[in-house]
Amino acid sequence: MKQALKRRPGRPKDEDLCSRRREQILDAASHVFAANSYRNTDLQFIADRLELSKASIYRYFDSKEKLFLAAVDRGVARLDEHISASEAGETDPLKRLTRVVYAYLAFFRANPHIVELLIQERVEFKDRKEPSYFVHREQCVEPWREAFRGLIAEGRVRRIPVDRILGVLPDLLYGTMVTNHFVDRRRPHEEQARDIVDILFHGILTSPEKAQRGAG
Amino acid sequence: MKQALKRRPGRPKDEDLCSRRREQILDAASHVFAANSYRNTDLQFIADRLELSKASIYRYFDSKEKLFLAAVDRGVARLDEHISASEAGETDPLKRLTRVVYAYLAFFRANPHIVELLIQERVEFKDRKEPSYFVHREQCVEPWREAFRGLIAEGRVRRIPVDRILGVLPDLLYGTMVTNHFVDRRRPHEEQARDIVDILFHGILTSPEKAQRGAG
Amino acid sequence: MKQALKRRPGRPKDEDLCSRRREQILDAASHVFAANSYRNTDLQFIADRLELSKASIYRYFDSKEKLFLAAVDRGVARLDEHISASEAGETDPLKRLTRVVYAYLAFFRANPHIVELLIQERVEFKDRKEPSYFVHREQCVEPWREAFRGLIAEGRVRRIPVDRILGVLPDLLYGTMVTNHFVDRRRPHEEQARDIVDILFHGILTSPEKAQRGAG
Amino acid sequence: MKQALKRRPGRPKDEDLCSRRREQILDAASHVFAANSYRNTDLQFIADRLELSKASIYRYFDSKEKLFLAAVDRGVARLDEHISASEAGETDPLKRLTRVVYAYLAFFRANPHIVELLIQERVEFKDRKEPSYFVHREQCVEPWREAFRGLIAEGRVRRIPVDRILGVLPDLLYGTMVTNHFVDRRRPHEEQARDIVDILFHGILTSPEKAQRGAG
DNA sequence: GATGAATGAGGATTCATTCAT
DNA sequence: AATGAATGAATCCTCATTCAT
Repeated sequence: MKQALKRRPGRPKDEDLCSRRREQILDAASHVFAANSYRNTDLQFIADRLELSKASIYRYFDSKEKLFLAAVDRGVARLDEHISASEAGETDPLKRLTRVVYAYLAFFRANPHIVELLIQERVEFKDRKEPSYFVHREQCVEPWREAFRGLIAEGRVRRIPVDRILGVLPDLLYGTMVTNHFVDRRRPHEEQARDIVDILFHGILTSPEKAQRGAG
Repeated sequence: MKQALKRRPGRPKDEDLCSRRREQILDAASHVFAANSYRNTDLQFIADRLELSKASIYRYFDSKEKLFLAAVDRGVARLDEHISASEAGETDPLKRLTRVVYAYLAFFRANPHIVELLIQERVEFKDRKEPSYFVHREQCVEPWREAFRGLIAEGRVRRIPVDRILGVLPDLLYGTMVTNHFVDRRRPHEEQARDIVDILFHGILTSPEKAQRGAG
Repeated sequence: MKQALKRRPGRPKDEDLCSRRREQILDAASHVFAANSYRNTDLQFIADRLELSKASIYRYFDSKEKLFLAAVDRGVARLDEHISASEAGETDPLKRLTRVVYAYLAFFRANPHIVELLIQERVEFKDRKEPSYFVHREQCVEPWREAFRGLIAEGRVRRIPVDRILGVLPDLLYGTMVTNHFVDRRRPHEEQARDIVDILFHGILTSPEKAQRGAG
Repeated sequence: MKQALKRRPGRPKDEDLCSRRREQILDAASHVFAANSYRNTDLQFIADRLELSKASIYRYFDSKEKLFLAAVDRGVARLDEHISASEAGETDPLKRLTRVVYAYLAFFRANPHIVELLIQERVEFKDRKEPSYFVHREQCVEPWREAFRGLIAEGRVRRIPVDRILGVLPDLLYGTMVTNHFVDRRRPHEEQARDIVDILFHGILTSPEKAQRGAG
């Protein structure tokens, strides 16, 4: 007589299995898409890797396109988690910034296939969809606007337009990340991060040169 | 000595026509590949654009792949010419650097399809070929090594490893160029270039902050 | 002797529920097959309409084919019942004939999906099965043979071969029914039936014309 | 210098081959579609029959659907030619009518695959297209309206609404034709045509019966 | 030199059917 | 008894490439 007895007839839907499968498929798909590119990937490759049938993949994703875009979105979400985690507990903005730079480079060194997905999304779905990475990036950058205003007010950062910094830094990170992926750099990303922060913070010129330029 | 004297009987092979055709095809191909991506481009699209038959394209290029890679190479060559031209006549290295930054951004603003080709090359031909852009970049960067050493010796640039600068700057440019292409930025590239040079030269911190960090 | 006494222990197989389910499934299937055609019908469509699972359908019907053919057979059976009911109580053969014509057209006007099923059966199962409709038709026509012989003997119907009448009339009805279904006729079927009976009974020629033809 | 010399470069388009191929393909397609039904026909079957590749079929027809519909349209066109030819030279409307009935039945006896195509068109493309046969039929029937009015005026045909005749006769022909195809009738179509014309012209009742009914 | 014709090798997607729960 | 999960077998259509004219 208990409610539990009234459960619908038949095999109950295994929500857990369902979402585990989705994750498994996304995992496999991420790597296979990254390795072969979207268009060169036969869903059969992914199925083989999972020891599953192609048709089964279609139970979980409506189409190859949807599967790919889901893989991209998951990649971006993971990046987001990783970055957020890196900032946790650090209140000084400049230190937080340093941490983010480290975390960003570390993430993509550890997940090179996600770099591929981000790029492929743009190549294949130019017109159909806003590129996930750049949508995410906009959101990420926003809070820093206020942070930099504070730093300028405190006299810690030069009195330059915040947009200048926020125009340059993300591009620098993105370029570094992509280049890391495209050419085989042996440089540890910790040192890379240090270099970036050094130049971002101090610039490359000496004080006398700056003085002269300021005068000139 | 003149070529004309050596002319063989019969209709001479019209080398000129031949290479003009190649150029036309490369032009069309560049735009079509850029618009649709390599894999989504039917050679027929290119043929249509040229009012030529698909088979004719095969007279000038052995395969779709060769055609694409030739288009990429031509893009890189044009970039090279453009950058070189921008440096001409300027002897001061820092001013030359500034000019290069401008020229680089200007070139890709004017030739967005070439950005696409560079990226697609990496996506499609990951394993088959060194990416042209990065090969070219290595060559481009090399002369700057000496230039920066000189600037440091002159006390105009801070005493930091030259590789740090040459690791950061090209990535910054590349990231900026790609981002420009991926998101629709309205910012004129002249201002962008100015921002980049400003931060590269001066960094973002104030002198007091730097002093304190140096001390800390 | 009563069944009840023979009841075996345990939950008795609910024959009734079982056949009710079959009916429900046949109902849904008839409409869905009719709307989409056999081959374009995914069993899932039928399952959805019944809020049932596809696998459940397989508990009641061995295969898609069996299900379809059962739907057709049921349609023909219904037609049969309808026609038989219409004849009940009428002893004059010509009046009975008139009633049958009315009933036939009325039935298919009311059950257009059954028209579809009859046609689809022929399209899909040409070689595997005698078309149910025509099997049924043969049986239906049989008793009329005797009836027409009687009418001729009585001098009410012209002295022409009975097969001539029984070759023409069913084709006329069938053609009318199918055409009704294929083109959107607004004509009420009662009027249609009257027209058919009029021409069947009287022909279209005038007496003088007939006389002349008979002479000629 | 002649115009002829200015012909475009390359292999000239062989219009003749092109339309011959189309005809060949339509021929094969008509029979294969008729035998297997649209949905059960793999274009490969048609290709095999032609010793041609599937891809080649796509050079001549955009899609399976277009190919099928072209086959149907050609079938209707052939019917039209056949009927028109049968009428030629006969001025007496009743004799012309008789000829048409013969020609109609003869055509479909000789071209049973076209019957299949007409039916399949309706089954598969219910909602996408007016059924070619019925469109054609409307056009065919039109001129007879005037002819029957004339016959009535001359006192050769009974004074009944022309629409009654034109509602009944085409349905009778259609039903006969389809039934011929569905059940295997051995009856020669010439006799069938005679039966139809006999009943159409004279009806089945005797004069006394008619008289009584008129009185009743 | 250039073109029309032809095709083989895929690759995305669908669906009837089976089976474990 | 009923359902969710899984899949093998199809089948449409595409396109780089070749070849005859």
